[in-house]
This record gives sequence, structure tokens and C-alpha cells, in this order.
Amino acid sequence: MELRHLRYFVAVADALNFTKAAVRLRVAQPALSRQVQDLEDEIGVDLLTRSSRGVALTAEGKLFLDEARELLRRADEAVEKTRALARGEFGELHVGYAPSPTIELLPLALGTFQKAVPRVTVRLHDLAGNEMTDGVRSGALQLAIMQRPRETNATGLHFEALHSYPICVAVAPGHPFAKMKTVPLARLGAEKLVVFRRREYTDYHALLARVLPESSPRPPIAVECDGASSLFTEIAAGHGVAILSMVFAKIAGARLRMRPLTPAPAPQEVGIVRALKGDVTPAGEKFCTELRLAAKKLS
Amino acid sequence: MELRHLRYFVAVADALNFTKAAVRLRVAQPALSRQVQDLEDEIGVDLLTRSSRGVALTAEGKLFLDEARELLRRADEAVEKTRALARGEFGELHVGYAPSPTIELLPLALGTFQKAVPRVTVRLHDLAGNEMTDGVRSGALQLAIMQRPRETNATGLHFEALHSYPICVAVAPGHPFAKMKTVPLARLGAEKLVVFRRREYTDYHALLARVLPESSPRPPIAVECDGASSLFTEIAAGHGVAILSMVFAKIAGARLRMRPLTPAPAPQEVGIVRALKGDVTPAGEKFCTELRLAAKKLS
DNA sequence: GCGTTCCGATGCTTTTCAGGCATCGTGACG
DNA sequence: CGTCACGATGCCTGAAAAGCATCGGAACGC
Repeated sequence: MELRHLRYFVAVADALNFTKAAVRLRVAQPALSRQVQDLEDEIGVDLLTRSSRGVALTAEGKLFLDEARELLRRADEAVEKTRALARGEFGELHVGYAPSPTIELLPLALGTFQKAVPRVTVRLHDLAGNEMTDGVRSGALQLAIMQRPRETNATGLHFEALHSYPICVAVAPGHPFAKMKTVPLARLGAEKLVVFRRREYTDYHALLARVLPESSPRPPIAVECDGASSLFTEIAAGHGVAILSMVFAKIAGARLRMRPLTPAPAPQEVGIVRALKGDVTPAGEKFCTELRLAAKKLS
Repeated sequence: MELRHLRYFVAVADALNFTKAAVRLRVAQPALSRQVQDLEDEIGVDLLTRSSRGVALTAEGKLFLDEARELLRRADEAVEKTRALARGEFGELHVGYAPSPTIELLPLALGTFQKAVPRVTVRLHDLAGNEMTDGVRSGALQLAIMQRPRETNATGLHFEALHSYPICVAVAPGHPFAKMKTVPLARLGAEKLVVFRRREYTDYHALLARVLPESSPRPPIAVECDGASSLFTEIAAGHGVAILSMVFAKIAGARLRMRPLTPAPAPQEVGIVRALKGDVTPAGEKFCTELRLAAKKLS
């Protein structure tokens, strides 16, 4: 049995007339007659009752007609799905992301992406930096949207920067720093630091270590917070200051003042991590395009 | 696209090797190569990545493999279902029945039938006699299991008797009739009758009219009952006697005594009503066979 | 009652294409 | 660097799908 047999049978069952069905199928009537006969022979069941003024379906024919229609529909669907997957308009996309650094970029890109290709299911995975790089390397993740990892090419990864945020010091509105345009890095030594918990925010502490190297006067840690909102509260209460990238200005709003540091540390770069080898699917590429567009809108 | 393409692709995807897949399919390797290429060309998507040491599935190939497997499974299923329908092992069977007269026959036949062909769904319709004959004529019912209708051939129906029950008089255990072996029909004139309601039991009243013709002394009606259980209670309480066929002996049990009448009226015949023209499906025929077997067991 | 028409089936021919054979090109591996 | 394993390619063959002409039968009109 071939799909041709089903297509022919359905056409005959629709027209209830071999001649008309043959015209629609653009084949000669005898060819159609024979293919349908072959089908009936193979199944071993009469599907049609022929008479000199047309054709009628048997009970078996009615059942088989439904099944044949469904099969043909499913076959088209299978092809269409596969094509859609190849075009990046269907499938699943596993994306790792760091919530805070990507708070501006990701929702923007996600919105336009889902509007453009609603049949792609994006699975977001909120992971730590090393979990993401491992995930991308192993193929569990197609992409990760995060801060620049320490090394890239050497570890089989590629990083594409999308946006960079200056490193700032966040203080309460009444704090002396709030009146300054920029804050000298050396002045931090006299302050107490509000930080995220080391356990859950290893990436943040890596940033901290970069901005405040061993050599400089290291301010004491006043309190460790388990999330952005409690960190903001601690700072607003005057319990200390925090080293944060400018993304947090959007989240913190008017509760805090953020001032750039001098000399300015290397800014925090946020972008796409992908595997050096092993292709990203078309859907993944589309997602990257949307991310780049979103980054462009930001600047 | 034909099912052949799917069969070939699935074989290659299973073996991950054209040569081995070709052996399993009993075709030459080049033929297989080309058919799979044709499939990819038609879909316009690479499903496999070929290398000199074998074959790997692309992401699109994985998706299409699942779809192809499902399609082939469904195709087999469609054919199997159709064959099963033709063999009477699948489908729906609408059967009208009169509950009381068929109480011995129908449950027996239904049990063996369902055990023999569990994929046939029997839809039982509890209907009045004329509703059943109409249903069989219109095709809404394939069969009806009931008492013999007044006319058959003339109305496009065929009746096949399966079992017959003598017409009896049902009395309370203490009633004088209970001591008699048979009850002369003429003695009924002195009794009061317990009957079913005319509205809901037209078939029963037709029987009554046949057994007690206008000419004979017609006993007065003591009470009309809306069901067998209340009818039995009325008789057991001594409010009257009832004209019933012997099927009711099984239902009534020890509560009543049933005595044959003399001269014996024509017994109540129970059997199969079907349309004179318009075939009964194979499942229907099987059901008839089970009914005949059940009838044989009764006698 | 008899031609006419419409319909599907059948006999035969043509065409298409799946299948087979031989061979080639190419990585992998010893 | 030769050998092996594997898939691709070129060419030919054969099966079968398609086409053409025609048949046979039922319905319908005159």
C-alpha cells in the first residue's frame, strides 16, 4: 500500500464517481479504477460498491475513508513540521540565562521572538555561569544569555557581546557619594559592602573580585543578601554600598543612586554563549537575531 | 511522497547504515540511497548526514523519524481495523431489544459475544415493538431481539424465532389455581386481572388481546402496574391474577405460581427481527449466531 | 422497444521510475 | 600508504503505473 492508493481512494469517495475523480487527479479513469482495485485486493475488503450510475461506500469503505483522510493529513503535517523545524519556525529551544544581567535584553527579545515564531517553544533555564557553559558544551543548551565567561575559545565556547553595562557603586539617596558625579575606586575602602551571598551568586563574586583586586583597599562586608530586593533595602537603609553593573539601575529605580567608578573598571558585558562547534538550529539563529535587535534598541 | 519513502527512511534511521538497511529491506543499497535522497529533495530538508563510516540523523531527521514511524503504524492500524470490521470483529452494532421477553436469551448471548469480539461495541436500545420495527426498517438498528411482530414479510422485515414461551396465568401461592395442573381459559372470567400499564406496555396489551379474544369472558382489570416487580407484588398480595409468558417464571421466582392455560394459546415467540433487504454486517451475523447458540442452550 | 448516454471494467501499449549491477570517491584505520 | 567500509553515481532492466481504445451494462428519453 502506498499513499497514492489512499489519495486515489479518497478522491473517488469524495466524487462518488471514478470519471470525475480521475479528472481532478489528472489521471485517466482506467488508471484510477485499477489503483483502487489494487487497494481493495491488498486489504482484502470491498470498500466501494460500483454500479452503472456511480459508486457507493461500503461500511468498511466509510471507516477506511476516515482513516485514509487522517493519514494523508498527518503525512502533510509531518512534512510541514519538518520544514518548519528547518526554517526555525518549530521545535524547542533550550536557553540558559542569568536573570539579573539579562533583565533588559531577554524579555525584549523573547517578546518579538515569540510573536515571530509562536510554534517554537523556548525553554528558559535559570542557571549559574558554569552550569550554563557546561550546558552549552554538552549540548543540553543551545545558547546561554549571560555575562562574558572567563575564557571562551579555549573551552570550546564562543561569546558574542550584545551590550555592556558600566560597573557602578549603588548608594542610598542621602549618601555622600550620591552628590558626586563619579566615585574614585579608592574611596570604597572606607565603606561597608552589601553583597549577594557567595554560595548562590558565584558569578557576582567573580565580578567583585575583578573590580576590587587584592591590591586595592578591600572594604568590609556589612551583610550578605539572598536577592536583589533585599540588597536594595539594605543599601537604602544605609547599611552599606554595593558594587553593581548599571542594569540594576532599571530594577532599583529611585530607591538608589548609582554612580560610575573612576578609574572605570572594565564594564560587564552581556551576550550570547554558544558552542564553537555543533551548529545552532535555525530557531536558535533567529533567537540570536532577535537578541541583537533588542541590544540595538537598548543603545 | 509515498509510504515506501517512509519505510526506507525509517530502516536507514534504525540501522544508521544504508548497506545494512538495504539488506533488511531486500533491496540493493543504491536503490535505497536514491529513494532517501528523493525524500529529502521533496521535503527540501536534509534528514541525514552521511559520512564514510555511516549515517547520523539531523534534528529534522529525528523529528521526521518519529512522524514517519507514527504514520506507518497508523497505516497498518487503518488496514487492520478495516479488515476487522469486515470480519465482524470491530465496529458498532445497534440492537433494539424488549427487556422482559429477552431476559433469558440476551444476557447469555451478549456475554459470549463480547468475549468473542471485544472490539465490537454493542449498543442496546430498549424500545417499544413498533419503534424497533421502524428502526430496523430505517437502518438505525441492525437487529431487534423481541417477540414476533404481527406482520413481517409484507412490511420489509424478517423474523427468526429463537425460543417460545407458553402463555400462563400467574397467581399467588395460596390461590386455588396454584393446586391445578392447568387452568381452563374459561375460569379466568371469574378472576380480576393485574396488568401492565397500557401506555408503556403496548406490546403486552397486544398479547393480552390475542390470548383473551373479545368473544371469551373478559375478566375485569384490578390494577395497572408500571413494572414487573410491582406486578408480582400485587399478585402475591392476592389482588388478582396475570396473563404472562413463562419467561416471567425466572424473574418472579417462588413468589408466584405459573400455570399453563387450556386450551393453550399460541406461545410467545422471541427472536431476531432484521430488514429483508440491506445486509446485516458481519458483526451482526456473529451476534445472531451467538443468539442461536444461546437459544439452543435454553432448550 | 430501441437508441442514447453515462459509468466503470478490461485489453493492450507506452512511459515512468524503482531496482539492480558495476564502479567511483572518500574518510578511517592499521 | 594500502586497505577497508560506506555512500554516491552512471547505466541498464524490469515492473508497474498511466494512457488509449473499447467493452458491457444499467438508466433514461423518445
